[in-house]
Amino acid sequence: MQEAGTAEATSNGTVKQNGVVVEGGLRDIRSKSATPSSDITATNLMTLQQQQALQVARQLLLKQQQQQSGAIKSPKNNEKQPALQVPVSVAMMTPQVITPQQMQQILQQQVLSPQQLQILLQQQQALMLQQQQLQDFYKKQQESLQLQLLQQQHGSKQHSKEVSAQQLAFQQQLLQVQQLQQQHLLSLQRQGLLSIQANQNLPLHSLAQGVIPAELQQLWKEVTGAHVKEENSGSNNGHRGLDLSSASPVPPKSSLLNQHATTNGQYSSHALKRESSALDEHTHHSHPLYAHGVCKWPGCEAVFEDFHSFLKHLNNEHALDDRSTAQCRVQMQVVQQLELQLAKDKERLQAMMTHLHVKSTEPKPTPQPLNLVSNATLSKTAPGASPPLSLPQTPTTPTTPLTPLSQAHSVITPTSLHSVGPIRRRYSDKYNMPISPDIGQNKEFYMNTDVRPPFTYASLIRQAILESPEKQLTLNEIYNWFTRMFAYFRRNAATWKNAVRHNLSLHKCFVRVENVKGAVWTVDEIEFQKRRPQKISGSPALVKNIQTSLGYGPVLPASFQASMAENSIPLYTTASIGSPTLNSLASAIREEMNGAMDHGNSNGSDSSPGRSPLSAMHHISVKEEPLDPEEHEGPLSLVTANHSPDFDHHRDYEDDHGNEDML
DNA sequence: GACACCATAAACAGAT
DNA sequence: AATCTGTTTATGGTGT
Repeated sequence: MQEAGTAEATSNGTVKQNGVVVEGGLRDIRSKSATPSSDITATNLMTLQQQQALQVARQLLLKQQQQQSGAIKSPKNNEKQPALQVPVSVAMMTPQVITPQQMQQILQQQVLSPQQLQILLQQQQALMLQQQQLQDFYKKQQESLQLQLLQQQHGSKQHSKEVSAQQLAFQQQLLQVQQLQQQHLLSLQRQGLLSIQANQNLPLHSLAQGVIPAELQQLWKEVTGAHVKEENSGSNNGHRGLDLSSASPVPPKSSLLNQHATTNGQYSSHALKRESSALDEHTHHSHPLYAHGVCKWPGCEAVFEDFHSFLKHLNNEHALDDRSTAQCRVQMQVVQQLELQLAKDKERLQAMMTHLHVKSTEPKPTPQPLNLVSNATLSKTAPGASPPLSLPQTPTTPTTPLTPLSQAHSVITPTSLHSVGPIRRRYSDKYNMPISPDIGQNKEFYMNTDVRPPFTYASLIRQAILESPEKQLTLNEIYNWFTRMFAYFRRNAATWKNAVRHNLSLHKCFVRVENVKGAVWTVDEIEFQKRRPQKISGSPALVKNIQTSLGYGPVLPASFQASMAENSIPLYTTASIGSPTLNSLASAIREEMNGAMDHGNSNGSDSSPGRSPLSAMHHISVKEEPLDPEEHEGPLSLVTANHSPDFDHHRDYEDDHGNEDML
């Protein structure tokens, strides 16, 4: 929500001046209060018990929904959402589907890529379906329960059995939904939609929360409590026979709080083994289902004075019957889910470790870049991919080696063999959000959707120019590119065209070149990639290192640098050749690399490999002479291409307006 | 709070 | 004269 707020605020000016309508105010949609379904007046304890269980189930589901949607909409405020007593009816009737307004909002915030949104929508819809089914099930169950209660006022064994069957079915259903939600949750996490907080959870914790949270355990007890306790009362604790409708402050409850093995008795067979085995050496007999004097059978938690009582209980109460079988099935599902999750997390961990290790050590080509290139998703940072335009570096992404030196030579444009300057980006993270895994799709998306692209004018202009065959465009052609590529720029022309002109003039990286047919604009890649070393200003050496070719600058001869740049090109060129969307791909690659360098800059430590072959591919113009000695080191500024160097548009104020001492 | 970056608006001038 | 192109300044929002 924080982000939403800022994005909204940012666009407010736009709204005011452009007429761009940004849907706002989807805050706190969920936090409406309502009356809990407390109108249950059944006199029968059994009914109360069932109602209670149902309510708990609903609230549990609702909580999870809120957790999810809350994470999506306002990760930072997640913890602020109290576990509110939400109206059951409202909760069940209000599937957590993202409204068009919310979607628009999210889009405006550039939090999600279009693909992510699509997936999210689908998942939301699936979830909604499941919940509706569950809701129907609830209703049916309630109806039948009440019917039965009316017919069998005195509660017979048969009744118990039917209820039990229904409870089991309910448990199954609930578990399915739980799992579905967990998958959804995980999916969201994978897509980075959930807060870091959520991701910070240790795998087992998140699992426990997602699959078998304490609430579920509670629910389980509520649902199964009737007979279990009934049965227990018969065999062990007769004094608890009437303790059906209350929260039953019995020992099992309290034990539930202090042992993780207990809170998730269904998932923690390993933990149980460890825990119990350790303890058993001293006091208890060893049994996975017995710990701390409590039966660990899912939903049981009967307390026993000694192990033999437990064994007796186990044989009697958890013998092979329908209920036990069903519970066992459920437990199997739980375990499967956990194993699946564990495998996924292991995989992720492995990938993370590999990723970090490789990047932090060797600046050589990694499978990742290659992979990404082959997939046309060029993002070395995110597992996902990148948009066709300027891209993203994620804050967490170290710079990857982007200069494969051993690639075979291939198609290189005449203008391509040039230096690689330090890549510097000026975007805030907001503009560097990875927005899509598929370049083509993103392109389509922005072409057809009236959503503001998450890129600065400068990067867009640059993109437009670089996509052109000649790497140069007239102002009008730039305009056309904007309108062609982005639906968003098909209106409010006066505003954004002014902005384009403003940017062209303002930024040194855009060089106006007089042509036969007028003036065209080109990109000075070095200038574009420059960025004031804000975060590393305290370290001149570092700055220098960054500003020169990855530290090669001051050390290596120009020829070597050029060679490196040249050698680095083929990979990307080849990659782009293989892609149906040549230009986009190449551009994305370039952008991607820029992003990498950008990160390197901010990081200050790993800027090296990111040298941008891009600049080599597109470097067209360069200032006659460096205005800032520290910015142009050696050969890097010598690159010239297909334009005459006679221009005198030195716009020094690009780096910051403070530079402009024109007054 | 200072600073950097960006977007937007607008004034202005020269060219077409 | 109107429009386009380009430059410059001012202002405000946002993030660091």
